[in-house]
Amino acid sequence: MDQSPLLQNDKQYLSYEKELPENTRVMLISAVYSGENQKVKLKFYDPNLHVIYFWQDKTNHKPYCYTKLEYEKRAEEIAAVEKKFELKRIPKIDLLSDREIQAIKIIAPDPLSIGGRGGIREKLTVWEANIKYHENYLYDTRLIPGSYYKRKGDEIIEDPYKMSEIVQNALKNFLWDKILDSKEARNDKYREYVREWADLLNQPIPEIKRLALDIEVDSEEGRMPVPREHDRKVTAVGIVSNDERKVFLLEQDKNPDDGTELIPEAVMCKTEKELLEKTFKLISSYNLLVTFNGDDFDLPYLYERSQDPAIDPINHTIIPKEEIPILVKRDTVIKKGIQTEPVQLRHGVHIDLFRTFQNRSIQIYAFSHKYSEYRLNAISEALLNDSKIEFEGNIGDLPIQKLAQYCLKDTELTFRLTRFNDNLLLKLLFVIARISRLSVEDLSRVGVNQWIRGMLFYEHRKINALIPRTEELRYKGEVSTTAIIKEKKYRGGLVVEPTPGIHFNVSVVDFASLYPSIINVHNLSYETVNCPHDSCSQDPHQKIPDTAYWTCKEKKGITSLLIGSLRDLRVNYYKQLSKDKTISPEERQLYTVVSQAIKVILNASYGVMGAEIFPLYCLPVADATAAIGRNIITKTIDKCRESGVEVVYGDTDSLFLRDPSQGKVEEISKWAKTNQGVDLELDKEYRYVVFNNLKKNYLGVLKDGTVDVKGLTGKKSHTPAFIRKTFYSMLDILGKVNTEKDFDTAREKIKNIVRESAKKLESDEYPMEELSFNVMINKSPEKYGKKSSENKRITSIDGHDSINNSIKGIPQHIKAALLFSNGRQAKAGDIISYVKTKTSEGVKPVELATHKEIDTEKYLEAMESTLDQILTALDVNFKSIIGKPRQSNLDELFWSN
DNA sequence: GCGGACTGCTTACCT
DNA sequence: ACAGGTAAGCAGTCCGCG
Repeated sequence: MDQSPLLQNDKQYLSYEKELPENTRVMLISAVYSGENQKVKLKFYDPNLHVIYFWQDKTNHKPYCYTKLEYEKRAEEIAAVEKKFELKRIPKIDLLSDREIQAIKIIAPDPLSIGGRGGIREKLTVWEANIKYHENYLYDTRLIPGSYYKRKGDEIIEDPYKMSEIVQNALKNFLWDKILDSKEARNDKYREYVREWADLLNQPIPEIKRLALDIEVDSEEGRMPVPREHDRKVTAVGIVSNDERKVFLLEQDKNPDDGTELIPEAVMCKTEKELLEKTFKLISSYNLLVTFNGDDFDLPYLYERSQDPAIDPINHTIIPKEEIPILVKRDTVIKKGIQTEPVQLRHGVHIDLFRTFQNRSIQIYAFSHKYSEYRLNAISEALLNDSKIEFEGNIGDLPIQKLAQYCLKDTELTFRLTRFNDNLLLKLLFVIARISRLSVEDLSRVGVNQWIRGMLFYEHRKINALIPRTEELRYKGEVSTTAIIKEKKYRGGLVVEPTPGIHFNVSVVDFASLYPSIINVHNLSYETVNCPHDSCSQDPHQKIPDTAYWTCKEKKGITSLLIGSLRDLRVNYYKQLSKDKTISPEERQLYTVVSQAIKVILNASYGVMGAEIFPLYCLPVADATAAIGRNIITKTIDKCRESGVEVVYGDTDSLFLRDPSQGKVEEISKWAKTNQGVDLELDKEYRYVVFNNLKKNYLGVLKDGTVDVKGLTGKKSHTPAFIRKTFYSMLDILGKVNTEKDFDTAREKIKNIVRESAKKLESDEYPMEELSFNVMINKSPEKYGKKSSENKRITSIDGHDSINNSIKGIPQHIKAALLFSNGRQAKAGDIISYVKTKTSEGVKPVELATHKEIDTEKYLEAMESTLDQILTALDVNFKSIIGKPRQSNLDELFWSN
């Protein structure tokens, strides 16, 4: 067979890959499938020498999937024609029926024979055919990304660091305590799982040297350069790493190398080819590359451009593929209508921060929602308190000094984002890799459902269980509850009606990771809810309250075991270790990160069960979890009442107790543990809490004077800054209130603040920006103004089906966005800043409006509704404070007549 | 033909 | 593309009314 030039080039490049030496401790960082050799290639990182080693699979592992006996005949027919398939009967555990079955393993020479076009997946009902081959390989070989290994001959064997004695003892103690107080822990399996997690998660995380990269491309007004077209010059490449800072600049006629003062980091390149070659060389010398949107722009652009003879104006040569550290995978994907080539680094790992920061779990749990937009500038401002360099006009028209500074700044911001909070992001990613069994490369690009998928799929393989097909999980039963919100599938958490008023000495108690605890204690898993055993379905003790479900008592479910062991480890082990002063600060920090990573996984573990995209989606599990949660909180409220403790509020897993007398919290907590099997902890103590009649809306002052606000409009990000600031100065006053009496002086101070603010508004003293409402648009602007269920068939009263596509109203922030001038287009994810005006649209983008146009009346209304949420608690209201009664239009009419 | 009650849509928040 | 529950503001429709 002829070898294509590409193949030869690739082989040639292979010789630059360093092969994994024997007996060296290395961390597995990723696995990729190499189509040329039809083998998996593993990448390992040497934490001492900071190099990446390669290892190509030497076992005889092959792609495969399964089918069941009922389809055996058909499978044999196919195999008779397509000789590449090999069939084998293999015993497998079928968790849904709790039986051992004979499965037929269909072995193929390459992954495409399974899942490609015309593959077996299209011809037969098969199991486990939607798993990427490199994932399959890792599951079967038990190799876990983020773990340490060494090579012995052709074998890769585990090579973990030894746990310190303190940490080991802490684990023993934890297990011992567990055995004393819970029956699960007496189970050998549970102890085995806890130990395995700890062995895995206590491994140190090396700091990997990394390089951030950002490129600038000459571009015209209003047209973004596209990698596929690669028709514009690469004019600058910024490089920032642990020990380098550079910006490669293209010398052009408009900016000749005439000795102009440039920043010291600048390196001039005569041609684009030279610029690209220098860039590629640097990329190759690092193991971890970080970009912002490099997946869809920087890397494919660099690659495409390197293959364009225009980069060498004299000889018209391109850069040979083997000198390029970027690998373009053959299959192109269509994303948002744009065709992009998926790119991969040949030898190292590439993290695209744009994608990683978009992950909701990362945004919320790793960065506590500090950023809300996914642009480099927005994230940098939120996390680093630094921003991009601003400029006017076209990037192509920037003088070279400015271009250099701009490009370097972007690169530096990208780099610094990975350093934020002591390299939190990277550390977290490596811990999540261990839990999810996914490489950092993979997991930084996918949602949390895939993380949990990885963890559970691995587990199935480990216990030789067949992974069910999604349809099989639908037969687990109908949902048992009705949601409060229509369009939702089942009922969720319970919210207790707040008792309006000001309550002093309120203790807040909450259940420590309630849903994971429920999954653990009540043995919830897709195979244990409505399990096949009569002994369970007939046992009233196994019935889940307020539902038609029962749960299994014969066997512990896999989700329950995994989530349960992780939860207990976090609550009873890692949280303690992270505070243990007898261990080193570095180690403590690792445990803090581990605890955070587990939290992310736990928080999502319940949600994914009710999410269609999750491959093990099982509504009864999610439904049952929430139902038990409501039952537990309701019973606990009853217990509080019996003990004479007043519950003034509660939401899902928390209760607000009004001035509980000595020992009551302990009493209730103990009751919850014995009767419900869950940990009820004292979360915080408020000096006082203010409730109106609204749920998820309150204000509390902690014993130390810290003010906690939840849900109030003044806190919301869309509220104009001047109102928000006024709101927060009112809170400052309230933070200083200690007793009932203090409210009198506080009230007067607050009235002054409000009066002052209203006066400033009416005399146009607030700058325009402070008046803007800031609202995010969540879909592309064209999609507004239509019924969401456009063209959905609606059966009208007379029984006729009609097509309903009537135009609906356009929201204010979209109206404002449509008024943008000079071709500025709003897109999904942008925050629109607009002010309310007296113009016909009623709104205007803030930068286009003047004070004259401001609709002050509307702003007074906004102030009123926002501030009254606090004022009413003080027995005052906005209208009375600003003196003159606000006149309605009718009043005005009346008076003028 | 007008105004209040109501519904639906959208966003931001809470657990 | 993890879940459901709650609030607020706006846009549009329904419905009653000599």
